[in-house]
Amino acid sequence: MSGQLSAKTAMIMDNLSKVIDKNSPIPAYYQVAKIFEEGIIRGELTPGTALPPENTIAARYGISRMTVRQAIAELTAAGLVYTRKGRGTYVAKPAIGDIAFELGDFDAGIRKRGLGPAVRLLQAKIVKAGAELAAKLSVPAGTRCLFYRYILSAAGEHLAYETKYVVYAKQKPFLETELPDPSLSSLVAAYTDRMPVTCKRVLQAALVTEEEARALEVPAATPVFLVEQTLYDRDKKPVGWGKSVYRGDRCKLTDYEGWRKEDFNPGAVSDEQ
Amino acid sequence: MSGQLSAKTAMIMDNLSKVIDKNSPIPAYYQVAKIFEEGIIRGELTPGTALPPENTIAARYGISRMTVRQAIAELTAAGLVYTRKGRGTYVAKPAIGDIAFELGDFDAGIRKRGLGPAVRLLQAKIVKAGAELAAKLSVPAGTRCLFYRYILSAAGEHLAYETKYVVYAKQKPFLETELPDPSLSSLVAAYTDRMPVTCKRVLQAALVTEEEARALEVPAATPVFLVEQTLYDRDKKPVGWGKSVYRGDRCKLTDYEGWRKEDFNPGAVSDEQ
DNA sequence: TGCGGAGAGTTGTCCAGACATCTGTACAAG
DNA sequence: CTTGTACAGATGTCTGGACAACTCTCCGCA
Repeated sequence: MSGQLSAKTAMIMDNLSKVIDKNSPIPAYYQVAKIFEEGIIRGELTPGTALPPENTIAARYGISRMTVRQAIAELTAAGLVYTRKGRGTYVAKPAIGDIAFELGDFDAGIRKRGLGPAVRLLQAKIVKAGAELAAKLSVPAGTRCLFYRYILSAAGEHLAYETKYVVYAKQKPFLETELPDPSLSSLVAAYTDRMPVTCKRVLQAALVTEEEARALEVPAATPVFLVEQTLYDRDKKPVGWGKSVYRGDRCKLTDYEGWRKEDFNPGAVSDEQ
Repeated sequence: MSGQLSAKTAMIMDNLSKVIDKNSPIPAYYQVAKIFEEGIIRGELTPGTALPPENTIAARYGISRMTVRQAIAELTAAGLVYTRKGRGTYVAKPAIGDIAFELGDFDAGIRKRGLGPAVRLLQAKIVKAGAELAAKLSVPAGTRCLFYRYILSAAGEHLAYETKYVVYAKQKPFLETELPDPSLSSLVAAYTDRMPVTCKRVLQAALVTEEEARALEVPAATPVFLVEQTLYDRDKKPVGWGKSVYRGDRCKLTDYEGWRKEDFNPGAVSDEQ
């Protein structure tokens, strides 16, 4: 794997066979960043995959290496890739997930007992956005959206009750029976052509309502988190919205402000593939 | 203010009269970034102040403009400065504050009624760090730390009960009677020589304990946020730690993950001074 | 008085290299 | 088998320019 490009790298460069419009008002580094961003969104560049070396990219698009580096810096700042000195640039794991999967204590405790979190789907259908939802997602009212509602549980206890909406952009069939990863980030990636990179959450501490108490099978006075979550793409357009209720006596939320993603989610330290 | 440097700018350049060691293994751009970072921490560069133009900085330290731009990019990523095309680079407002000051609904409602938040100091003293606190702050046990405990209230209601620790580095007198801004970020800036840029928070939803219920004067079954907050400087060293209790029926927490600070805190759009 | 253009100042983008530093492999020496 | 050296390949740092785009002020002209 030295003198010549590997078959895989060649394929990547082939799939990304686009050209940079040097007369465009859009900067070259931004065009390059967009090309790789789309490759990541499409799934052609999976987490852990190595990008071509900077010199190769520069030669491929007919731009200087410094410009390529600026593009990579953009992607790094967005958390889409990370670089390793002397080794290369790699696609990062998506870091924005669901709060449910950041529950430190709970998660560790569950995994020790070998009990993965279980998902029970209550509803999944396509709905037309009402005024409120349309406003939250910045789309016209009536836009078709995916609607999910389910319960997360582990170790025999119900832990969370979640409702989620995603603009239904892709013509991708969805099966009600399977729900491998219900995180909002995954749903967005699966059903739209956008990649969420930022996230806004509004939290409240409250007591369960009667309906929630029945669904979660907890006493009436249980404290819970109410979490409203909106995901945005790199251009700050909303791409998904969800509202969740988490048991306060079983869940902790950890919030890292201003941290680079690789600092607490060292995505793919392993080799490429 | 055209042909010659203003008196203020000249003073700034004078105060920052350091040299770049080109033989040091520390990169030049990092040295420059540190110089301005320290200027900001010391308060010589206050929010809204314009940095010297890139060409001026480059000439001052004998490095190329691109290297200066890399230093500014570092400071921008850390949220310490922001740039305006065609105008200049400006010192940003510190964005990491206390959760208490991000309580959207509450804050807006209070201000409408013209009632600013009130702070009642319960305790303020210097303590020697025990094993637990020393571990949280990554300092040897016995290190002298500032200890604060107070209650935040507004509109006649007690809203939060906060406890904070800061490593006592500066030889700065502290007055028990005055507590203008009790945010952890401000305390760190006032009593240490470090600038917090990242923050980790662990949240829980719970019911008030008896002690907290008495302090906040709320019923026994009130839901509350338990928030543990650790502030770190740019090198990921902890510089402050605090634990807070917020009334869940009066507070909302908003969390912006992956957003640049200027996106939701447009620091000082006004002119320099 | 009001408007528009010129121009200076500043940041944004881009180039074509140069050398430093780090990683992993291959191979020889012990 | 272990250690050290050499080397290729990759990212990190840095230079010294060039031109573009944007902001603001000032001045002349209607």
